[in-house]
Amino acid sequence: MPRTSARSADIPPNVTIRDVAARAGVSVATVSRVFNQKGPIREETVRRVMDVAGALQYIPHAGARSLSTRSTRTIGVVLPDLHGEFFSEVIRGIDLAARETGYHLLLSGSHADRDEMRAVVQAVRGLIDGLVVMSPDLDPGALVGELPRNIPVVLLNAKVKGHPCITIDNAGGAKAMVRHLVALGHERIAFISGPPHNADAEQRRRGYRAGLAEAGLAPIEIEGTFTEESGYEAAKQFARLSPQPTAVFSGNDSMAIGALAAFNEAGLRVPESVALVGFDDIPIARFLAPPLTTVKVPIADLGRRAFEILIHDAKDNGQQRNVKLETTLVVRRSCGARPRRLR
Amino acid sequence: MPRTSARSADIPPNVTIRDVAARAGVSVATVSRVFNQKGPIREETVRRVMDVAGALQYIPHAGARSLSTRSTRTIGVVLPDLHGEFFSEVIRGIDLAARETGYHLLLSGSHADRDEMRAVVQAVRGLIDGLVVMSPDLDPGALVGELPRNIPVVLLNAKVKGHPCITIDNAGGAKAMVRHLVALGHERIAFISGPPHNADAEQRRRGYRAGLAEAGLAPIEIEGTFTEESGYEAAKQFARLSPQPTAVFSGNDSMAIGALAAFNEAGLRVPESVALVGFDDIPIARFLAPPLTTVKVPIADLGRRAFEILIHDAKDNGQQRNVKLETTLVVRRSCGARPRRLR
DNA sequence: GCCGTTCATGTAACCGGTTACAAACTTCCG
DNA sequence: CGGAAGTTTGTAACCGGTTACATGAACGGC
Repeated sequence: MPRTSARSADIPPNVTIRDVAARAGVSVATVSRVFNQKGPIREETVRRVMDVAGALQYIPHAGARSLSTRSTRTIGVVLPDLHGEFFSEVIRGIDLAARETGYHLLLSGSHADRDEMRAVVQAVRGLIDGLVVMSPDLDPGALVGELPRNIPVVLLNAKVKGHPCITIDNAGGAKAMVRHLVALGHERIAFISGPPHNADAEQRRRGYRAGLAEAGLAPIEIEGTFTEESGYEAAKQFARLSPQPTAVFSGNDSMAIGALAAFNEAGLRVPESVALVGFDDIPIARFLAPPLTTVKVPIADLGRRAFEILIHDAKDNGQQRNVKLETTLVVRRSCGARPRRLR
Repeated sequence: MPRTSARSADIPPNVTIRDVAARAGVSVATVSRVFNQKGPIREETVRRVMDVAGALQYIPHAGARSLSTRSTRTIGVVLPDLHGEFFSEVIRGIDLAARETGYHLLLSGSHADRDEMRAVVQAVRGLIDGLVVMSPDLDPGALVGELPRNIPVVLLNAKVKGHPCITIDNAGGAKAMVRHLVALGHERIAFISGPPHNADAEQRRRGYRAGLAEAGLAPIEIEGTFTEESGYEAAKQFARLSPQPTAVFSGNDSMAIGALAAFNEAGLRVPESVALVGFDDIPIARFLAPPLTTVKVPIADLGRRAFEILIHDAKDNGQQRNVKLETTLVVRRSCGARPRRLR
């Protein structure tokens, strides 16, 4: 007979703090103190309580605890869509930071419209101590009304006054990339933009245009949706253009992947026939063939910083600070700059 | 003066069910019934309560509710690591299914060892009604002791008796892929396996060997870790072999991506010089250059099914059922079978 | 021997919901 | 008109923790 299952049989279905107290011969207050390491307790008492708790497999009821402490040690994360490597990296960043501090993550993705968004935000209130919201497609002004006012909220990639926001230097990064392409001698630089009402997409496009203007070049743009699919379609169109662009700047890496597939199919070699660059530096970017030149966004940091500000904000409530994360140019082979070893 | 903030100012910090009851001139029981749509209530009473609740911006306290109902409508998801497209697809599958049923997701990733795993599982008890665990690297036998016994648990890609499990037909899929390569005339088919104690990796390798044995061929194996990086390294080694393998079967798509990068760097063209195939069919597989022939795993379904079984199991507790998901061969260009348009 | 401290622990109120049971009010029927 | 049956609502106990306050013991100084 396996020991564990035999033992589990005579444990009452729900072990409460009172069971532990009774069996250890102490009061519930003492057990609570032991578990929260509060107040002075005799060493021997601690040991006795812990022993009993272990034997009974006592686990404090999180709901009861949050009822009296008004804290759940859980933060909510609301993302637009869980597709792809970008979001999984953001989540990873938050998760890592949360775990270090003993927080949990309540995740919800795929919120197309405002109603859905509101429903989710409503539903998770009471379950969480704070909220990280990423909703680049929604108008920030409209967004603010939906957000809970009694818990701290941090926004990713959207600026709303009254809330701390974390943004990326999209325009700066895009401009730097254009400069790089110009320096390489390109004069027909095309751009695959992101979806129209997406804040990141808009800023990147602005940076692209600013960079071109600086060099006295004319923009060539096609609108995408940040998906591989849309990058594929856009590249097909560029391939048909005459004169063809000599360089294509994709608004994000996912679309660059799609574009790469399209160019290969069309018999255009990257970077010999056409240079291709992206934005984000998602993990696989360096493993593409050829490795993708792109603008590096500290994606995981984005999540980590969001979490940290949330926790900090919860403590000394008041000062809301906005953070703008810098981007860096990562030159690999897809822009034709100079052949180098992988990475 | 903005209306909302003006109004929110005179709302007490925490609106409870008693506040609503008092203001609506009913008892707390009635308010509770209205919110849970239980028992018969007069139409007019419902309206009055809802009006007051709306005006007060009342949100039920989730902790208090879970204290008396013993249910949180939240399920926990414990994954080995949040890296990459595979896991983000799994999460997406669970999230979608959960949202449809009004459940929430408590997510935790990156659990290297058993201690960490136990800590997390302990911490989330009381917060969740059920648990989805994916831990292919841990020995299933050792795992079972750590799992909570008072809530339903569903395992992904690991078989532990006493728990419902969802597995993939890894061996069958791998064997089918080998047969396909054999049919194309390949005789030196190499394999990049996954990490040694990973259940999926083992089964895929078994399928690979079985397929080779069937054709009377000898295995050529290098061990990887399911990362792009390790696929890259493995492919470098294969490229140095003489005679070179004519086909490389990667234990997952991520490693195939790495391998593709390595082959390109080594001047080996895929599929002309060497065929390359993967396993999983992650979303970007079809956008690689060349598009990757792979074994399709219904990844999002994996998550969805896990959730469904969890909920079902919670209801009519008792019959535990195991599900094995079928895989399908997806032939694209990387195996050299027949050129076709993208997708 | 008395008192002020400090340390360790116990008692009981409270957090905000749910729900069994009771109660009040209708309606209907003989 | 009395009472059975049905409908709607209220009262209060309970879920399982935390913690303010009270208590009691031990100790040191006078």
